[in-house]
Amino acid sequence: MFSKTCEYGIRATIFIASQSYQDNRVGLKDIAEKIDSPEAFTAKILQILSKSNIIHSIKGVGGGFEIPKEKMSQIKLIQIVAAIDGDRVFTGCGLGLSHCSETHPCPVHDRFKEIRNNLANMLENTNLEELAMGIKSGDTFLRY
Amino acid sequence: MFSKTCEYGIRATIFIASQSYQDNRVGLKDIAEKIDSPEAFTAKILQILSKSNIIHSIKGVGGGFEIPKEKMSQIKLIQIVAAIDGDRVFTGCGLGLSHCSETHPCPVHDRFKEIRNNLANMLENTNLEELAMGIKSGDTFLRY
DNA sequence: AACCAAATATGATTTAAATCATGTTTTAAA
DNA sequence: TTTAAAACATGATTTAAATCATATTTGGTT
Ligand code: FES
Ligand code: FES
Repeated sequence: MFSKTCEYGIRATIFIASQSYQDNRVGLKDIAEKIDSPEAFTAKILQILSKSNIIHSIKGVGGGFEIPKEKMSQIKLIQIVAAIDGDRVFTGCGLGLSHCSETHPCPVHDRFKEIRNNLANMLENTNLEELAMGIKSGDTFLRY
Repeated sequence: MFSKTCEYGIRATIFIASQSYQDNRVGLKDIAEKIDSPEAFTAKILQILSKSNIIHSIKGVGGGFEIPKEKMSQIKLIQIVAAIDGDRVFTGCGLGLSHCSETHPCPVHDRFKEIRNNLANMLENTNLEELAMGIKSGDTFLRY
């Protein structure tokens, strides 16, 4: 469904949010451990997220990553996915035709479009704040 | 969403079905051309489908691949996907946790499960015959 | 100013998926 | 019974994603 890069990216972002919620800035090492991801790889992903203005990074001693509390409810999952995997998930053909089209549809186009739209809607309507809450309350998990 | 192997596999199966519908047995070369896939790669995929009893193969001169007309409406998309990609699409965690679970859910579990179930239902309820019809009538396409 | 802890940048390596190549077996027809 | 056209089997190569490694920049602290 999503690339591993994207999966890690989402998990990292949720973790940062859950910590920022209680004004806790977090560093790479901590993030990688808490979401069970390879550290160096995670570093790259965090940079993408940072450039996409999804997370905020602070360099130097005492630096780390954070997300302003006010922004959390505005950041939707779809932004993370789009920043990392692009829009192929929402616009790509289910059977791999070079582009999905109404006028030149593949055999599963109509059926697949629905699923794809459901997914897009879900990602558009899910914000970071709700997801971070689940972590904070211990109802949901970011590793294993 | 699906692997390329699986995409080609579905396209190949639909093409074979559309031809078998008019009692036309088809060979590898023809299949690869009509679905715009690499020939040698397609050969491997056809063997998987053959061993999975999704398509029937006939060796030797005049041989090729076919699907008995009576079986077409019984073959569901999900069988093809399961044979090639396994069940990861239906059972895997959306955020890449090693296994999806109700008791140890990731933050998007509930939301993602719905999408995944929709997809599974679609694949379970779509049979080869309907898909082959679209090709025959020229309403849908298997390449470009 | 010197130092250190952090993010950032860039490139190398590994791994898995996709693709290619070649030889073997089967079977109808000549 | 030879031949040729087909599927079948297996291994090699290529490509892209994932992972690792290393050097650089930034910014607070001493
Ligand atoms: S053309 Fe295949 S999903 Fe639209
Ligand atoms: S645990 Fe992630 S989707 Fe179920």
